[in-house]
Amino acid sequence: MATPTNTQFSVGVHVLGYLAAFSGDRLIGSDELAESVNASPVYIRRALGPLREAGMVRSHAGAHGGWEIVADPNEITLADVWNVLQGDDAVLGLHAADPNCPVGSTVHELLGQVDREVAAAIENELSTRTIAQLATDAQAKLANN
Amino acid sequence: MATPTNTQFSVGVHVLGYLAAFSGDRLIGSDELAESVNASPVYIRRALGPLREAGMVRSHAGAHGGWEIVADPNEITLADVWNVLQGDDAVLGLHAADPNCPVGSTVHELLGQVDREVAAAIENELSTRTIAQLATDAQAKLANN
DNA sequence: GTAAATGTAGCCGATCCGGTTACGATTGGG
DNA sequence: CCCAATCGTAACCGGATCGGCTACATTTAC
Repeated sequence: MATPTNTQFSVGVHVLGYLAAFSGDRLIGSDELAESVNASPVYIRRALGPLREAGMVRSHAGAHGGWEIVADPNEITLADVWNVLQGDDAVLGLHAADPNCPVGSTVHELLGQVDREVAAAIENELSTRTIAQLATDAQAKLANN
Repeated sequence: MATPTNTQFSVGVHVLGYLAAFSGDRLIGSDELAESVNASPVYIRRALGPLREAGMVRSHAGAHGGWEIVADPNEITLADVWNVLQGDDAVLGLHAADPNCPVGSTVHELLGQVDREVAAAIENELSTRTIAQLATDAQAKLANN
């Protein structure tokens, strides 16, 4: 019901892992990334824009252009990606109660506080995983087949 | 972006708090609840159905019917409400990666595991608050005005 | 200069959410 | 006994969001 339908975080993690695992000083195009992610190249570029602004990746236009990862994969945690792509979002859905209802304002204060604590808990969980770990696991899985 | 737009959890907490705070052995109709919540009576009834099945509230049809809270507000935590209304939902959005991509399947395993840990953290946060606390705070706020 | 690639805007369909209407079932009061 | 009030539920609708697709401008290697 409240499951988020936005997949940018998932796609961002996927692309960063892909770049970390399979780019040996070569640039990878949106088309190749889109095929792996199973999305459109336009969506890939849209999702990667904020990661570029955050200094994690770099893009090159023109012939033989594409994407490269520039930050150290060992230094990029899932929490970093989360903060860039969804950091400002609330986790709990809130309704717009009648402002005259004391229960409504109390619920908002309460859930607002809980939401911040939950967001901190999410960031804490995500900060224990790095893109480098993901890339290593993916390479190992590829070698076992 | 990934902010849930579903407000059933928030509405459920609001209604339970309202019932706990303002029902002195009287039944409260969907219309009164809807006015406080600022939603439609039909939506209130839809959202309260699962809470009734869970044994937290009871409804009475017919003239002078309405809703009452039957569980002890001290025993109802926000985690209980969450589990009833959104317990089965994922917290992180997942994309549908190409199954042949080792990065994609690794991302899914990784994020699936993280999602379960995050869900546990949410439940842990929510389990520390009860409906009774909410009702007490709302009554205090009402008395201060 | 041409081809290949990114950057970005616009439109579209699918999906989800909650409002609204409608109708049936239940129940208390006159 | 009938009527009004109330819940239960299904159906349909409009708005919002998401991501695919098209289109076009821009950049750049050859």
